[in-house]
Amino acid sequence: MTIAKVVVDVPASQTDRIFDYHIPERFEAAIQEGMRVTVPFGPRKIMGYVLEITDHTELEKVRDIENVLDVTPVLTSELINLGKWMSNHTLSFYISSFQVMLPQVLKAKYKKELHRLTEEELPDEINRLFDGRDYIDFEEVEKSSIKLNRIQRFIQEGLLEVDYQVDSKETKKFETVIARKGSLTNLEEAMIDLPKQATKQWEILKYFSANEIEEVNQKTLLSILKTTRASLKPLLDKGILQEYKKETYRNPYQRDYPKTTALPLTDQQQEAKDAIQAQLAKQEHEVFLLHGVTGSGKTEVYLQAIQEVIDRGEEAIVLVPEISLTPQMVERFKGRFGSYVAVLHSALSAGEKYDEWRKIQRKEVKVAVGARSAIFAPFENLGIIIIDEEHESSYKQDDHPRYHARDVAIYRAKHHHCPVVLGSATPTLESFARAKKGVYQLLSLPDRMNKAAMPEVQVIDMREELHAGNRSMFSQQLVQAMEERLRKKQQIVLFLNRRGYSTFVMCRDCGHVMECPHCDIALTYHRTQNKLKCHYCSYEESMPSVCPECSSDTIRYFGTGTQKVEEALTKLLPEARVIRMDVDTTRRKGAHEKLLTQFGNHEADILLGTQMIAKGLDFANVTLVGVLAADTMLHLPDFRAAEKTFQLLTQVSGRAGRHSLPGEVIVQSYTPEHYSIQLASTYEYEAFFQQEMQVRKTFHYPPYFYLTLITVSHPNQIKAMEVTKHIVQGLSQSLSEQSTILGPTPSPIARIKNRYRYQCVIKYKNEPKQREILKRILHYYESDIQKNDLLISIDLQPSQLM
DNA sequence: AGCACGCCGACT
DNA sequence: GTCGGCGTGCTC
Repeated sequence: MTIAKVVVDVPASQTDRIFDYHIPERFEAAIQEGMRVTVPFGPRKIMGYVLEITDHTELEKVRDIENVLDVTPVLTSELINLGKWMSNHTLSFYISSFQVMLPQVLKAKYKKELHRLTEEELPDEINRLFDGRDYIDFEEVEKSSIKLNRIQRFIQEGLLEVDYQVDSKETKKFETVIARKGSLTNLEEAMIDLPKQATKQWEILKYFSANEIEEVNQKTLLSILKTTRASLKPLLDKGILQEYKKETYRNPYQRDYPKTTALPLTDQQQEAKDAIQAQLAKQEHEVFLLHGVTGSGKTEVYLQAIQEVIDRGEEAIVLVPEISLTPQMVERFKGRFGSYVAVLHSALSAGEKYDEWRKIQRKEVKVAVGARSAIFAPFENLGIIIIDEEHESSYKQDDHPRYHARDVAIYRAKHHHCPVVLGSATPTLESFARAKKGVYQLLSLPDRMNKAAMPEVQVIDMREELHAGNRSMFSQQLVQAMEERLRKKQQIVLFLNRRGYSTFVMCRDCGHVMECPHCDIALTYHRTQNKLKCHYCSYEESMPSVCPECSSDTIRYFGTGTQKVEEALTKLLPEARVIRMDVDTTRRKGAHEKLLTQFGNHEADILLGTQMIAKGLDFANVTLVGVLAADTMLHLPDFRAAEKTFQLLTQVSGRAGRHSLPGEVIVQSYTPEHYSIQLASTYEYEAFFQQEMQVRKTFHYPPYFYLTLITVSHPNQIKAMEVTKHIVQGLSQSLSEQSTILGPTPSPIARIKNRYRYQCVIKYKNEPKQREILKRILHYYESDIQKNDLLISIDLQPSQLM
């Protein structure tokens, strides 16, 4: 008896375990661990993953596997173990962990159908519903006026039948390929035999013989020879050529990338590379923290380390933050490694992502470059994992499973006995502290590659500007500097940090702020549609002309959006050509790339944008970077606020003066004395690290303490608070003395989608039993969660407390 | 999660 | 009587 241990596609606590199924004889040869199957589950039919194949089961009777969906396993045994570990680690369901590792198209789609087994004995009413078809979608039945229990009776009588369909959305793309049938000599003989007037046929065959090729894409062939299928048809009929469908990949990066070769390294780069190389030779796991200032050439170190890995016949994963997966970045990898690279990026269509993933699965590539989820690339012979911009918060997934790509990277690297390289100009305090302790090996690149100085940073006190009567969003210094650049035909990057600061609408008369009726948050004004939208739920309403509270017509929008800055900029510097980059102007596919190319070609003088222009951009002609409001996120209720501010300012400053022209940075702030702004302006990472560590130590934050964030939400405010209070009580009894529990407190956003939110935070140094305790709490509230609309979310090591 | 089963009040 | 509401428990 062969048995498959299956995790089923039902994300619920009661089904979060392994189910045993019998493998029918017809699947015995084909089925393997890590494949997707369909199984009967109660009255339904659903998808599941085979984790293990054994020959025994504890159960009296098990049901049969219904079908096997894959020819090759989609999960390697390493990924199966990783999935189990991740579920334990993040307190998520097994199924969620496996789903997150695979491309979206492999997720099952379910359809419930009603089949008609006879026509005669059914009433007209039901036959009308079928309208001549053998089966219909069950949704049609539900929408119709026919009562469900009436249908039920016919099912019991055997006249109707419910059928559950499991579909995988995967689609493979095919191309038509024309191939020659015989040898080249045969082909040349055939050419002689052609009638004189068949010139196009002759050209086609000539194409094959002259280029000595086996096969060619039909479309390519026809377009090169400027002909149609009409002249191809006779050759196929005569059996000289043949055609077939060949599976192809959608190629999102279809163009030629200029080949690049290894660049000479600076001494510092060489040292870093040597250290990594030594580790590669030893085949041992180690984590490197590559701390290099912006423009110090971290990427070249990555590229050469990867080359080494490829030469050894192994594979590499490179993680980059979503936002910096720019064409420039892709170009560097494709330029060096050509078709050995798969790129996994959220801007790709589902089909394109699937194709890139399959290149990895089929061992057609050696390098995977991508955002967070690329860490699950199904390589089996990993030689190195690189995480660029290690400090980026996008490496932490903010819904289930709440994994951190860095943790997954280290888990995988241990399995493969290979190094992990964490690269950043501004490492997280956690990583830098570990490097100082010797847990990670620290590699430093303190100088820029061309020995260029870091651009001079000027911090402008906007309070003084205000006192001097300047009420605009641009300081005198910034305006002067911009005018100077325009005269010199140099370019400017203006950065607007919108985090925690959006365009809200307020009445100037009574101070009433327009808020979402379902969430405790101000509505955001969207100019293009003249609408107010909630960023947390889908609520929207049109912009009122008078205040709903006091009927005054002085209702206005406040806050600074990129649109508003753009307007002010055109008024101030009418001759300047401005490119605005934000979610609105980059929504369309390829828009991002197009705008950057335009700016690169100097079709604009000023690039104005949000977060997305802070990273990776490298334009020789940019000599001025302006930060309009440096402190907008300094005041967010988050323990990482200072760290984030420091990181962002350093990152943005790095955009200026990367080449021969010297750069200048102007930072506008209302709290210029804050250490994160001061130390960022002088590029003193170490000093910032020391100072911020003091703060973290005093307030018991990471890296001195670990955090766990528990958020409870419920439509009833009292209930949400009571439960949180009860959890806090339970925790304080079971956790050790050294740990502290904050709360219960209302969440920073106290209500979302009409659900009240309360939270508590555990600060701990060592709680080996914590996960067990948390599981017990979840178990205790299971019935409340199931039937009383209670939600408890647990985030171990949250990236922010919001 | 979905689905069946079963218990209970409301109505032809 | 029986229709339809929802609470309960199970899925290899």
